[in-house]
Amino acid sequence: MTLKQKRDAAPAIGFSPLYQQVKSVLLQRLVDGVWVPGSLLPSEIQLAAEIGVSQGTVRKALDELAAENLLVRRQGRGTFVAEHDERRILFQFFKLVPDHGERRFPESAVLNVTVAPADAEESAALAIEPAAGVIRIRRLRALDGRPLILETLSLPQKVFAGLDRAEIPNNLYSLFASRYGITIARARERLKAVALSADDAAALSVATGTPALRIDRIALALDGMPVERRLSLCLTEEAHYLSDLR
Amino acid sequence: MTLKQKRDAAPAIGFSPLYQQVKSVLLQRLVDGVWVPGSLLPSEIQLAAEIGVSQGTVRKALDELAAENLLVRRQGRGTFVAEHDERRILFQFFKLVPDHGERRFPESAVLNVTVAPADAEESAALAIEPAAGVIRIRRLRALDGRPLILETLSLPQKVFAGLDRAEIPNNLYSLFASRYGITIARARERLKAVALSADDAAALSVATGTPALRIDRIALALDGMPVERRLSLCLTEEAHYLSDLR
DNA sequence: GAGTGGTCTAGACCACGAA
DNA sequence: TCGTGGTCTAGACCACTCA
Repeated sequence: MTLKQKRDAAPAIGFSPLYQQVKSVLLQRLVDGVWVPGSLLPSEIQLAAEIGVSQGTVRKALDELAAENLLVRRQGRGTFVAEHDERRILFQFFKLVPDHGERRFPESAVLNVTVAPADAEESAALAIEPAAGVIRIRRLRALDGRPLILETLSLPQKVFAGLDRAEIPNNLYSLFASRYGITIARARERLKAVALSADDAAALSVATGTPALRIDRIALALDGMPVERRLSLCLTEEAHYLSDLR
Repeated sequence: MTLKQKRDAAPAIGFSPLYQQVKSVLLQRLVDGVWVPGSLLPSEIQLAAEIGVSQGTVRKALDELAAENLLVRRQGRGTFVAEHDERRILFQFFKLVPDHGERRFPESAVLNVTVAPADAEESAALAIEPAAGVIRIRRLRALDGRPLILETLSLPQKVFAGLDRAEIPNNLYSLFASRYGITIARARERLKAVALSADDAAALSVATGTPALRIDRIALALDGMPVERRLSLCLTEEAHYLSDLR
């Protein structure tokens, strides 16, 4: 039975436009890993024939997924599953930019990796049971050799089982995708200005009480589940957080 | 001569899709005040006939303008020019939200209004000549009676001639639109964590050196010209800046 | 019921990239 | 030269609003 027939058969209950249903079907394939990052999707015409709708309807679904940065469309080549390459992360997920000079990635040094029961904040942020296991990664990130960000990541152990310290790369999201089949689709950040504690200040090589930007990020997978909590303390003497309102 | 004929006549030089040209035409009418905020646009069919393209092409242009929050489309009613009502500002341009409780507007108290030659920062931010006149508005904004934001606005005097202290409302952007015909289309914010100076701390009723979130906003009009610079110092003990990454 | 925007279709042609 | 996505058109029908 085609999608259109399904809709027409029961128009009263939970009606939604065809292209939205097509979008859900395609999204589910991304979630299920039928199409992995970097791979080429079938052409619009093939998808339309397979799903049983017109090319225009498939196009509208694909366009929306592309607008959400989940797909990349290239004229003459085809439609691809978006990858978490450096450039994408840099512009979509990394908002701290130097006051002067180019936007670029900081180097990372892992300080320690521990596994522990989730505290109250973590279980709330990650929507996991109280005291469920979390992997905590603490790392220091620097630009031009100057410590800039002290970062504490909390990952649900259930999702990222077997994550080893040795394999933690600078770009974590591409590891999530390649090793665990998890695509980070979007994130929510809450920012505050705080005074650094003695320990945090020492790690960043500044004086206790130095003002820092505290970023509390929760990153969501394709299916909307929170899969990462990231607490960052950023020095903003020579950098700033860039937010475009439109 | 219709748009399509124009394009076909000279396809080599500066080709752009028809719907983009239509979009430019419509945008120009917004800039020129042909259609003011809140007013009803002609129907898609009327616009298509007038401009000389198909309804689908007009639709694509209208959809993009709606996606940029410049128009509001309502099924069964028509397409309207977006207004800077409280709700829109609250969600599009006001990112500081209480940690607990509902997102809401702070009350404002104007501390002083002065006119002075622009300093280097202002002339750069507003793209005006060095020492051109700017209106500076300093105000204190509070939630539930607690001072939260100390704000300094810089407006080019040329654009906002005759702005009087008595007429400064809490919602400035609707005044910009109604009195000066200027629509704020988008803004760029740069955030830093700073320690409050003695003066600023006193204005906010906190101790000198208290960490605060410093937001440097440049707001752009429909035509892309910067028309407002806003420097905010925000206390983030019980509130945070919310940023959605997607 | 008339008019609006929203969806869906079918088909034509264009611009682009790669073989 | 071929296949891809991008644009444009024309027309049908649907859902919503309001008189």
